[in-house]
Amino acid sequence: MSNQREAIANLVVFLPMFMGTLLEGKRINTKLRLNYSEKRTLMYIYNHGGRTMTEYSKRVGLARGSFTTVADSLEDKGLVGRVPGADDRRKCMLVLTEAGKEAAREIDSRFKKHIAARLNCLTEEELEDLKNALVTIETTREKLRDRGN
Amino acid sequence: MSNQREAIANLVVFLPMFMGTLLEGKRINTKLRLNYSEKRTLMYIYNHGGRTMTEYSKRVGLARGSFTTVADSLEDKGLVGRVPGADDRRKCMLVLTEAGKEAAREIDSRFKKHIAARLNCLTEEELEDLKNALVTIETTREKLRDRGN
DNA sequence: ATCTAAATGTTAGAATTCTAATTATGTCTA
DNA sequence: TAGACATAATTAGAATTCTAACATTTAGAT
Repeated sequence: MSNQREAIANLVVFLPMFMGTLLEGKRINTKLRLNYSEKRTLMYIYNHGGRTMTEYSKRVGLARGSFTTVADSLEDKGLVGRVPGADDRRKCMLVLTEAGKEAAREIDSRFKKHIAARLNCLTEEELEDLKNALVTIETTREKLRDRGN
Repeated sequence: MSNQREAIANLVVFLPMFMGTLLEGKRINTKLRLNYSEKRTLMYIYNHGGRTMTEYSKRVGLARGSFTTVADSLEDKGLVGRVPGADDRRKCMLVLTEAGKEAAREIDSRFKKHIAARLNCLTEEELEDLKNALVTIETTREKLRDRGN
């Protein structure tokens, strides 16, 4: 029914606010001065290593041009390295250095602690509901991506 | 259980990607050259009129300083007006002009059409699940906000 | 083999957003 | 009332991100 879709459109608008509410409060600052995109990039490479610039830019949600800046900065800080593609010389993989892996682990740990603290005021049942909702959204994202359009 | 919270922290990361997947594709461009923040602001004022700059800046997800720029731009384009607060002269309300209301209606309509089209590949059951998930998230956001921290 | 079109990463300049300081107003306490 | 402090909006300059154009490389068609 079209009603369903309109309701979804109205609800989607709140997702950025939800993110804001969840992240608000203390910043996750390491000694390195990493901005939000740099942290997201480190985390994503940590979990899905050895992909291309374009791939990572999509995942982090940046335009390719912007992502070049982020990769440059991370490389300058000694956290990632560029590896030229073997099969396709246009491509360029990003890999974490040892320092990069350590930074990623620390960011991950702090992020989880922060989220856990923010969720303190929810009951077990509410946590369960929230988790299921997030799973549904992630599943939907995959469907939208795979079924193309 | 702490497991639940860690799972949530891992899932939350996908929300921006979901937004990206949903919004990707054609831009919603009116004759006016409005950026994303300007559109969000118009929509929010349209649905919740007569609030203050700070209130809107939070809703739109911008720093107060950044929001001043957005309000200036919308005012220059004749879409909103600033109304000095009656009780508190520090405050400043934003209201839509007639042109602003018309622009908001058009943006709303195009946004809904765009979302509906993107959701075309989902079944009715999947739509229902997605809607329920979004409702749960919005409910959770309100709880987090109200129960403070 | 050659031509055309597409994909990858980069660059440059503009647009957007952030942080911190500033001004003006309001609130609270002594 | 005076003083100290908090809040609302703005400003200025830096940081981040975007868009469009570019060079290089690859893929596909003829």
